[in-house]
Amino acid sequence: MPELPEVENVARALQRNLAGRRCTGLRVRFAGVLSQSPRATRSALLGKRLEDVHRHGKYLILNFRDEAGSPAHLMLHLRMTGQLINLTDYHLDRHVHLVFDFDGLPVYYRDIRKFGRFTLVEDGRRPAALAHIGPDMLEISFREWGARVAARRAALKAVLLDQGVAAGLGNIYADEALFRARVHPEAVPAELDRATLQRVLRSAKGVLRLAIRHGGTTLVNFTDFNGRPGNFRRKLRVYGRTGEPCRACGTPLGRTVVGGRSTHFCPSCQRR
DNA sequence: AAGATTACCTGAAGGC
DNA sequence: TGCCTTCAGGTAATCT
Repeated sequence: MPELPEVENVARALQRNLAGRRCTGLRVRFAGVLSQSPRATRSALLGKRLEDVHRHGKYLILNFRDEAGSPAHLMLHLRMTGQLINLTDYHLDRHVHLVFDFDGLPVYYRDIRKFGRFTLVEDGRRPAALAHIGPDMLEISFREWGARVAARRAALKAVLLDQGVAAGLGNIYADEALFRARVHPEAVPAELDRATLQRVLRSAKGVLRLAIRHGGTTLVNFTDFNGRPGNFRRKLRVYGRTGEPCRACGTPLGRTVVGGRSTHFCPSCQRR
């Protein structure tokens, strides 16, 4: 599932492979992934050059500009199963909803569950549509994060997943961050001391940076012609390892539900 | 007002 | 084999 590290890798691949190219075509096979009409989306993008790609949390914003200096900003969220694919010999299947053309280079949007969304916005950095989203998890300072979290009484994991507090952490990396910080997912932020909260934020940033370096956990790859998946899966210490021994202490890992999400943890390393 | 629940979708996996 | 249920999880909308 695309979380911050996967989205960051998509952003870098888009930047590397498409920046400087003009959007010269957009075929819409399923209009449900567009917030605006296909006609409006095409008219905003066609003929404009991709200048840069900005990421905020799990959102991407593609910034375009035409020769006359007129801009366009396309925001997208891959949600659960969205993929951007940049293979020249790609074989279309029924899950490919958009086909962009960048000066002859095809870019496919594939999304099995159709949760992803492309939205034209009016600003390339902080559009109004993201006003309720907090600072990016990799950029937020402890001063700010700590202040936002200090009074919360919901389970810590639920607060980590709350994109209004800080944006980018999803279910997989929330579990990994809590394990690395040795804090129980149901701990109450308001009851934790400063050092523990600092450890949680540091662990969250650490696991995100590590996953970015390993290409993420999803299979989105722009440069690679065989669509090689990210290889962070091997590095996961708790997610999806229920019943298997903790890599730190050997205790069988537990699974519970926090904030409606499946939650993996070590009952011995992560005490309440 | 924060916290909890549901809707949105499809495919995989498990039970019978 | 095939039908049915459950689960997966990001976000917005809707409830309490």
